[in-house]
Amino acid sequence: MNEKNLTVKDIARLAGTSVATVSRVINKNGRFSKETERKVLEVIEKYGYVINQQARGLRAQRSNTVGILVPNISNDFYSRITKETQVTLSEMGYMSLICNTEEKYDEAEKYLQMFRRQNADGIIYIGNNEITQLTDMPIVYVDRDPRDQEESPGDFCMVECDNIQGGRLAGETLARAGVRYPAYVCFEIGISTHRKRLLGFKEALFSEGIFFDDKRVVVTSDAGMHAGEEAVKKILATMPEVDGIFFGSDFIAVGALHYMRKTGINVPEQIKLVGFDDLLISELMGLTTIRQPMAQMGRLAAVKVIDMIENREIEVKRQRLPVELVERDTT
Amino acid sequence: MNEKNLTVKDIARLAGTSVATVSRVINKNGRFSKETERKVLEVIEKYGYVINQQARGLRAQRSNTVGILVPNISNDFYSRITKETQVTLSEMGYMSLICNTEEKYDEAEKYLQMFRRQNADGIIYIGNNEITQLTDMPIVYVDRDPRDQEESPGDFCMVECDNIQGGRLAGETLARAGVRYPAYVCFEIGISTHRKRLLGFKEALFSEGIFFDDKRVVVTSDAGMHAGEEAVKKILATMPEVDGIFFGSDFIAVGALHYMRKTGINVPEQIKLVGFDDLLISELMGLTTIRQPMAQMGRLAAVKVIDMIENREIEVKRQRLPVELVERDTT
DNA sequence: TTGTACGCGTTATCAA
DNA sequence: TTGATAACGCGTACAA
Repeated sequence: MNEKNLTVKDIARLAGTSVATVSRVINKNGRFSKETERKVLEVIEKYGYVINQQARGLRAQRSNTVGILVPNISNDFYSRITKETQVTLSEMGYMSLICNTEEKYDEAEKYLQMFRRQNADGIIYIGNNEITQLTDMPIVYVDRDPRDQEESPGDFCMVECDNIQGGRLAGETLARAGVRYPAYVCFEIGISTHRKRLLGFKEALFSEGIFFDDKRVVVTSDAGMHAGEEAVKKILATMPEVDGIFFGSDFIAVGALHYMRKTGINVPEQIKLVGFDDLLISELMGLTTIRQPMAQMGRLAAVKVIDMIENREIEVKRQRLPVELVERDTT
Repeated sequence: MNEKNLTVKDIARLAGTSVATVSRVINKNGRFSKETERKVLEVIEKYGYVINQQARGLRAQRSNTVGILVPNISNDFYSRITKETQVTLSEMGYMSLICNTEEKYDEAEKYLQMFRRQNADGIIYIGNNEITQLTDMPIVYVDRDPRDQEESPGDFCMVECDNIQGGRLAGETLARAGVRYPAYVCFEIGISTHRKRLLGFKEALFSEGIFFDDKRVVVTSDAGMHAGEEAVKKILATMPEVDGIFFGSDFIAVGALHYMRKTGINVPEQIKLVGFDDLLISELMGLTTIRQPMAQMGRLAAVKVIDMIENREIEVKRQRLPVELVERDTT
């Protein structure tokens, strides 16, 4: 049944009517008699008609397509967000053009060009830079705030978790577990999420009467699990007093935990660990961490971008979702 | 610079020529003087022209788009394949419509409809059922063989790893490690991959002089990590003689390993474990496993589907990639 | 070498 | 209620 797709013209001919009427019936648009409707639907049913989205889109200046830019789809955190986004978009009648940027801005730019050529209706973006080359294109930022300020007043749309509160929870947890010399480890302190987590962390430590020495911020050279080992080595070598570490990401935390267990460092007796994200591996490794509601973030991003596309009022532009402490074996 | 996209007509007017010439210059198609080319490119450069893919596709009856059906993008195995597929497709000028089917065939069918409406140029499919409703659409099957036979002669295109050889490696490894009462655990024995792994497994055991009792095939009720616990419990309760387990997937294996360590069962002294896939968690948990070349599978799937789309001869229709034993702490 | 005009499939407008 | 037709943006056959 795929030889050649039928067109409205074919349907019109077979139903003994005109293309205009067929189009009206298909879109339930305008007036037509019950009788012609029946006839048209019958023909469509019988011969199998599939609408041509390219033609429809060309005509309507839209594509029912949303471009999604994500650093790496094979990363548990991003893939869980993206999966939910795709499923939600699909439920609402949109297709997803998912692209891996590898955190490279020129890759992102290349994809943005493609989105424009494809006439994408909107964009969902996880990345560091603000998208400036596509004005009046609905864009939803997820996870990271593309602006520089601690709390940007930007009029753009975004979905994030409450990073500051997450930092606070981590700080409280470590402080109450008896940590006196806390350290913070993350990949890139320039990213909004990491800045905010550190902010909340320091805030909570201060409240608990713990002094946080800024020298104990360790920035790793990459974001993978190997970075955890690197960070632990550095901490052991240069700040032997450290008895608690807050990691900006579970990948790094798990790498660290793995290394510490392997080398016989006692966790949590000697050093306590708190991560951020709550990935699959975190549960498996028994890592105490701050859970982000990834599925919900993905879903909300989809809903938001569609609201923008369909010109509905956006109630909350900056959606901040609650995080949750998950205590396991490292505190 | 986004107010309104310019069209070939605009460019033609601005360059003082016709749409035909502009089109020819853009596509380097047909003849045109150096002079007009310069003029046209200059205008395009100056005013910024982006081609409209919908119009071009409508005209050319193509879309530069490939539909990708995958059970779940937030699963390490599928996401690593899919990521590479997307990146490769993009390098070759195609966009990816990635969709999560959740292993549900009616979801897949829904997406196939969307692909058809979008006029997708080809499809990459990870799933159990053969796609029959889209004839003369380039399709590449990945990982699983959609036909029923052990070795289907199908004329369709697919990319898989050498599952039988993987099973053999697992069998040899366990046998040589001293296992006498091996068991096999997988989610769904109906899936081609699992059948083949079991086949190779039995083959190797036989060669090594070990008897494999078919009663020791355990089929779990789901594919997640919890299934591992379920399988271990069942094995301990009903076949206490078992001293080695081969798992059809690392998720299940890791779940089992986690449970065994938690409950104090000695691995590998008491029971030896071999998994399949080699995921991120496998390394972390020290699981001995059979590694699949996921990135390569993803890349080849992309290359193959494009070869089909662009009507190039397919050298190998059924591409079978080698697997590799990775020995860690569970053997 | 260049330009005109048509058609890809759809929908909206206008007239009947 | 229905139908003819124009237009969305592009590429190409054909003519010049």
